[in-house]
Amino acid sequence: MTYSIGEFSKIVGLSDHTLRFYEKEGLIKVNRDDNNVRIYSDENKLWIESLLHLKNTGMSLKDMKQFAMWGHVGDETLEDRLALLKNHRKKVVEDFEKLRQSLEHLDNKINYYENEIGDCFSTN
Amino acid sequence: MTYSIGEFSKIVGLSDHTLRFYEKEGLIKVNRDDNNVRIYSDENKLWIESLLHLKNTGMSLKDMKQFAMWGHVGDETLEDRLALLKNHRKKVVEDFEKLRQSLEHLDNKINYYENEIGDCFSTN
DNA sequence: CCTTGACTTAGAGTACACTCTAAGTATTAC
DNA sequence: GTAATACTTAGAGTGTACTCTAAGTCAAGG
Repeated sequence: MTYSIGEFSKIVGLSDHTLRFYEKEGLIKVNRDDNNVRIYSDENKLWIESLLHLKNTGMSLKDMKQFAMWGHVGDETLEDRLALLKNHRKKVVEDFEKLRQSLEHLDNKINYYENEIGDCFSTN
Repeated sequence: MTYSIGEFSKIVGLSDHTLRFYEKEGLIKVNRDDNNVRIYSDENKLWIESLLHLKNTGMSLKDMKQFAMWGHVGDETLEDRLALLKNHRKKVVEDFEKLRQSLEHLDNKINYYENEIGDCFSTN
């Protein structure tokens, strides 16, 4: 399957502005037809989804750009890419644990508030 | 225990600029001594830590401000505060699950790369 | 007495990641 | 033949959350 930028933007949930912006930044390579119109492929879809996972884990555009650049070069950058991913993973695992703790704190807070309000009503 | 802004900034890991900024924004209330110098208490410490948990879970300054404002008002805002927290919790749980999935994706990617590189060496 | 650390207002600057506009051209679908 | 959708460059604007500077004052400790 192939998609126009309009279709593709709906599928991946990024605006056409953002898709062009990402392309300009070197995050995606997109084919064109005879009229210079972008043709997005399923491969592009997988790649964008991958990028969005990296973005979701807090990777900066700068690092995603580096990763994409290396990807475009070829196999001699495999180790660089792996190093980047492993390094990134460390941070993500830390962030994940921090988020887990903060969620726990939030739950405790909610519990506390529910008791407060319960008490408040019981004293009426 | 009480702390000067210099001591406190080291303890909570926020710059004095940021502490004054948060105060100006209404996120913290801080006592002053006779010379108008800020005196941070352990209560302030607990409050800041609480705020940082909210921040950590992606709450905006705007919402933290609202929460703090309600906190300063008194018991009649308990339900508003609880509603805000519960509403926020929903988002956090979603974010947490998304992060978990993205971390899983990252792990798969790393595995893939490690196999690629393994293959690459084994063909030498 | 002078360094250190605190205080004030008000506003400027930074970084990130978009997000949009202008102003023009080109192609396809009804 | 016109509406919709696409294309270009180049730059301006937005929102968030800081982060810092200027320019001055003030008080305590060695």
